[in-house]
Amino acid sequence: MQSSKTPEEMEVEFGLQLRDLRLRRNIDQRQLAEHAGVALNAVKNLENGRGATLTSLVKILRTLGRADWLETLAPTVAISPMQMLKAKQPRQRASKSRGPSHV
Amino acid sequence: MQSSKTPEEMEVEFGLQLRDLRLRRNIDQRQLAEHAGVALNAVKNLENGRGATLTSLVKILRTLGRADWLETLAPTVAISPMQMLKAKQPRQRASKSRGPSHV
DNA sequence: AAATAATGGACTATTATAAGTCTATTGATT
DNA sequence: AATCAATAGACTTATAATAGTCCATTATTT
Repeated sequence: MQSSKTPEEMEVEFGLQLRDLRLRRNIDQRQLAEHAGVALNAVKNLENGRGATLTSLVKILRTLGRADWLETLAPTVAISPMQMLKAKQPRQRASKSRGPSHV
Repeated sequence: MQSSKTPEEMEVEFGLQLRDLRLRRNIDQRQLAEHAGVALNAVKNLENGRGATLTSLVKILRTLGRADWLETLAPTVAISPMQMLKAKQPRQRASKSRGPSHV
């Protein structure tokens, strides 16, 4: 059973959350865009759920001081993210008859 | 003081978290892409931090059962998200000399 | 109430990502 | 060790988002 919200709805709600964050800091879209290094339109689109790139989102989150949120997606990480970047782990892949696979 | 990670680094780390989620469920990129309704390339790009759209990310998160994560960005919301969608609030904006604005 | 400023939305051109296909690696299976 | 399957990466074309500008609307300020 997955959420009944459509991706479109979810983007709209997400945009509203982003707007909320911005308004709490009381900065306007133009300031946010400038500090983040994106176009004003990118902020508008994002807040109104009209599409965005992950790059724009990341830049904006940084500016809003919520970059940490991005690290909360996958609860427990085996090795530290810093190491993941450097250590060049052996490639991992999905395996056949092991663990959950009820897609 | 903001994170010293570049947006590029952050996207790479984020991609690794997504991969981790997928591998925990033990599904491969192709299955994930099909169920999410995106191209295999979209999954590859996302996991490798090579760019993505918010739409692709949302679809993939839904499939991975982590759509709820998207709702955790802005901790306390004044009114319920469902209402935010329907109720058509009066437009809010940043104001001049009120609240934090230390951009 | 009038002036000001923030936001929404449309438009165009440019750039980035999606989608589809192919090949080379490399991890997993037997 | 050999086979099989998942992933990385390159390439091409289609589609979507960005950037820049303009104007209408609506909240805020004075």
